[in-house]
Amino acid sequence: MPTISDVASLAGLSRATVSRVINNHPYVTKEKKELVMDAMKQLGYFPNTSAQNLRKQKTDTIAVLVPRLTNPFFTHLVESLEDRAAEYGLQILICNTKYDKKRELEFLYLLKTKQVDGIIMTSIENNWGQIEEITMNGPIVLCNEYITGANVSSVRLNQLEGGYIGTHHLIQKGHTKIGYCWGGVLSGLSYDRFEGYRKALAGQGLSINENWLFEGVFSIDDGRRVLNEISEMYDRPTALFTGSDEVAAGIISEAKKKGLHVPGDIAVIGFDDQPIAEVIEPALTTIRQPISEIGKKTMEVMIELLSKKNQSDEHQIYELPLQLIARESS
Amino acid sequence: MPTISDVASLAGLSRATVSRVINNHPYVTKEKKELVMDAMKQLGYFPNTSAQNLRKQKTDTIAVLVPRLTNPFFTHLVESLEDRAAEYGLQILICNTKYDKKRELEFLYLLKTKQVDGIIMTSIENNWGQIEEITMNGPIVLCNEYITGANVSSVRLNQLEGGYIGTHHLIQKGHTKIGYCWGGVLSGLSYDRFEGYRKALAGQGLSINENWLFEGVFSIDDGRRVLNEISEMYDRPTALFTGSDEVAAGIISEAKKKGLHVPGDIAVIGFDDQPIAEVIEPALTTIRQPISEIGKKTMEVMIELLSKKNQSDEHQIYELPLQLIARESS
DNA sequence: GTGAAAGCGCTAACAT
DNA sequence: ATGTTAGCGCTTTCAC
Repeated sequence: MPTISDVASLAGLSRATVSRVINNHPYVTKEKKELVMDAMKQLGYFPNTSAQNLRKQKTDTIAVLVPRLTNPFFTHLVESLEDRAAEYGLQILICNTKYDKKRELEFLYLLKTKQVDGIIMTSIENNWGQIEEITMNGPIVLCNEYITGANVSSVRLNQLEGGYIGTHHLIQKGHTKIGYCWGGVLSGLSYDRFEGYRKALAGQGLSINENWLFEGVFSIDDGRRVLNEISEMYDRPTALFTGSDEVAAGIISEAKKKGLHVPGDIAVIGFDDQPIAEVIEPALTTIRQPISEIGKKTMEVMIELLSKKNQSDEHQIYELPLQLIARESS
Repeated sequence: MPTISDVASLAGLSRATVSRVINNHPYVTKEKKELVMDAMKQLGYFPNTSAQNLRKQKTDTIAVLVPRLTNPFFTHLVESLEDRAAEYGLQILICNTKYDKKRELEFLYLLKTKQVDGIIMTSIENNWGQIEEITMNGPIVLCNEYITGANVSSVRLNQLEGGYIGTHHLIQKGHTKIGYCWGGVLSGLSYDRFEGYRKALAGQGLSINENWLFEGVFSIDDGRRVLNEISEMYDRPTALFTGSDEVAAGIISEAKKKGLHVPGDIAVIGFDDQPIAEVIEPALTTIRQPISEIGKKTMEVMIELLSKKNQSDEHQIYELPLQLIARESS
């Protein structure tokens, strides 16, 4: 592989001049520039990125942590982040944490090993205490997920409102026995969404039945599991608020398999408004998250942070709107 | 940020010794090793990856090119590749080409700029002529997708058989008017699968109706589009072979919307056996691809290639089995 | 406008 | 078993 020196000698110029051409610096005459370009083409030269990164002390790469790559919500979010990053000449490194504390921590260390200039977290597994120390090494921005005590900027949705409008919708449909499913730990996003659920119930003088609370529910299969648990209950909920469209789809599919009618026997409400929501039957009532906008805003916040040298402690919270999409499952 | 020199002076040793500890080299006494470890911990030291990569002339990173990250087939494949890579201490760089020639080429250049040690392609947009030159810079392995003329190893499925068994199944169900949908260009994978379709038809003395061939069909929405086109035809197919479960799901969903019965009015067969196949109603007849195995095998081939210094020209083709999963949509 | 020279942080001969 | 030294490929002062 040719190096910058090879290009320099073929062009009859110094390495400095070649470097100026590579980086589009001014003050290089047209003739020399062409000389360099010709030499580069002739040799099939490409600059060594590791050398550039080492010298420049930056990589123009942002790590994006996602909890589960097979969840379409996150791949759509990643695509949005990626589009925006490309506009600013940044690369994205997709990091699949699999909801694992240790994997997350290892990815966060990418900032310490200088493999990335910043990190966007769309999920949080560790306590903020663990993570905070890493903010010394570069900007971290929270995207969608958040956590109490985090002293970094975040772009998020009003999850309390999301939990509220979903639950309130079910109540308006006449339900009083409403179950609730969520994924990981009840903190940040999940906590607020649950608070919205609780608030909506309380507003109508309803209280929470602990038997109808299901945690660790992430996937289609988890949804099936939940429905099976319910169908064995003596006192069953008549409606379910779920944390994702996939879970809702699993519940609906299993309900039909068992001969239950949706929404007659059990109403279901999803979250995200993924493509699957319109394909399943009955079509899914769900809460639409503005994925594209949240990705775009997050990357803009990151760019802004990258541009200022002094890592000031001030951080902002940007909140985007949610929307209930009423279909047939409720 | 502390460097290796800082660690060395704090430990009262040379940089070389610190480096030996970092890389788990033998011939370092326990006492010195502990001295170094303590110093590293005390300083919060992490080695600079760019410097290591530059010096070692490798990155222990493999680029994985996928055409569409939002297609669950590819995220599942990526997860499988990732699992295997982790076992060998390799990182994965996920590259979303979006079916774009230029983006693909830019990702292939990662090999020239030394950002990755090898590339796994799960889709191919450019002609092999464009790509071949890049194989000089490191190993390229084809995964699932393939293309005629490629002189690199590949792990794939017998797509001709896939096309054949799917079509034959429809014929056995009594269909003679069978349409066909596919995504990108008809080369490699798509070509063979189409050949299987053609062969199955020919075996029964049936010929292809050009009006029932749909190209550029990738997503749920594309599937809806296909069904709408069909419903306006005078002479309609009674069955459709599709290139993915998503497309099939779109067709089924739209058919039901239009009051058509599946499989009565139109039978549909998918490809992949994604989770959506069991959630949609009627459940989807589809061709299961052994995603996990194909990912695993591909990474093993890559590891093997990475370990041998001389890039020999010999290349192998590994073929894995496909399986028809008959459900209710056919 | 261009070149000389220093150095980013690390590893691997080689020497001891 | 440890240290010295050279250099991976590049960018950026500082000269001129």
